[in-house]
Amino acid sequence: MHATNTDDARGRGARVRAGRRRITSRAELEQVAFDLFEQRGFEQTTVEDIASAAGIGRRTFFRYFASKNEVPWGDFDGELARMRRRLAATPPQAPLMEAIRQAVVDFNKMPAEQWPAHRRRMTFILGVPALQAHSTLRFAAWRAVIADFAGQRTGQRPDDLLPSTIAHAMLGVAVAAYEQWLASPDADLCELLDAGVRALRSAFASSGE
Amino acid sequence: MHATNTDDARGRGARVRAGRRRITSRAELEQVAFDLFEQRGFEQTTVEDIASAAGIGRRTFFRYFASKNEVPWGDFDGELARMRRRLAATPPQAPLMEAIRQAVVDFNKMPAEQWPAHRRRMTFILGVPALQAHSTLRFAAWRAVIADFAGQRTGQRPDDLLPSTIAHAMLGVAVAAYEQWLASPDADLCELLDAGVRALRSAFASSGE
DNA sequence: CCTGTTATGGCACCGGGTGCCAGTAAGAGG
DNA sequence: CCTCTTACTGGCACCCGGTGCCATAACAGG
Repeated sequence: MHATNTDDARGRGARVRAGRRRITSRAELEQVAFDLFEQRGFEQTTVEDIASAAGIGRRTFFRYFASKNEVPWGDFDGELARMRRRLAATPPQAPLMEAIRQAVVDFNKMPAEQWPAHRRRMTFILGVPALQAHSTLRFAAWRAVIADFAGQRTGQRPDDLLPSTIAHAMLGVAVAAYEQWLASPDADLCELLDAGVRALRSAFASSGE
Repeated sequence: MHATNTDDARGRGARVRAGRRRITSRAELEQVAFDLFEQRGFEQTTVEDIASAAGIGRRTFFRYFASKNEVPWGDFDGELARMRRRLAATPPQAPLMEAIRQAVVDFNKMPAEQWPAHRRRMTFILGVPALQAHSTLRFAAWRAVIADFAGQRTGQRPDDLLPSTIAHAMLGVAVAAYEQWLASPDADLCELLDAGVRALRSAFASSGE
């Protein structure tokens, strides 16, 4: 199971460059790490454990992941780029919060065979304290995507009160829906996301203008 | 500047107990630490630096704070208890989101002379990446206070979708308001909190339904 | 002064993370 | 085929946060 010079382990569609090939890949290390995390728990698994289980040196692990906390995040940046494109493609006449709701729900749609893997990933991210803490740093980029969109729509800067508040609040709604999803084995993620947004909206609606 | 056996450094109104007196206090260590954080930055300040600046051993530092990340949190648990009481005292006829908004705004009211200290504290918590990450773990308790209240009001369990979503979203709104406050030297925190909630409500209101 | 109690802080140790650097596996070009 | 360049590997030493252990110091009460 080695990465070759032609696949994306060498960089996005880049030409075959000179130099030694990478000995493994993020995906492969993720698999090894996840297995160990499930057996012994995240805290009980050392980077040394992961490295030697993957047949690499501890030092090399840190060339694939900036930290142990980064392991479960896959290609999150790529996903965010996808969400950004999805938002950019919304019809301009749609109300702001409607547009965001649909984009967030849409963004979390995926083929059914990916559900278990995604569930495992998110169980770690939202369940393990250290990872939960770290997620805040990653989610800042998620919020930035929403805030940028809300800023454009309202003609404000992304870090103004309204865009920033919408972004923070929507992240909260999304995380709440995810927690609900992880807690119930056969729930539908997208329905929960949708229900969450609608629930919050109606909670506000019945709070007297 | 020694704690005596009679003040709360020995425990909440407990009798004067036997045993050696504590050599310092959380508040005192916080001051020392804050000064160093501001001079060199949080990451550049080691626990050893704080300890020796305070004239105690490194080991002793960890008897006052479970971790370096805990330093800026003061008596957060006590504050949460206050917020819980504040919520419990809300008239039952007030709409749910209204009650929460008022409680959150109210909860953040404080005498003007405390503003600079509070600002400094929050600048660390929301500005330093490591502390920002750690805050998620602390804020879980904040969310629990809101979720418990929302659960009681709606007759649901606190970890059901609606209460949990409201709690997550309100935390988001509060953090956004805090960030705004920290960014502008002479803004009013409570007004920003209030404005944030109202902004989100009207964003939802103009999204059809 | 003795006893039980509580706080201190040194020591050794663990684990995440980093700078450094010598080695090693590749492609490119003579 | 040999060499040059490129880039990945991984060992080593080190830093720092955090913990278990334990001897010792300071206190209250008898």
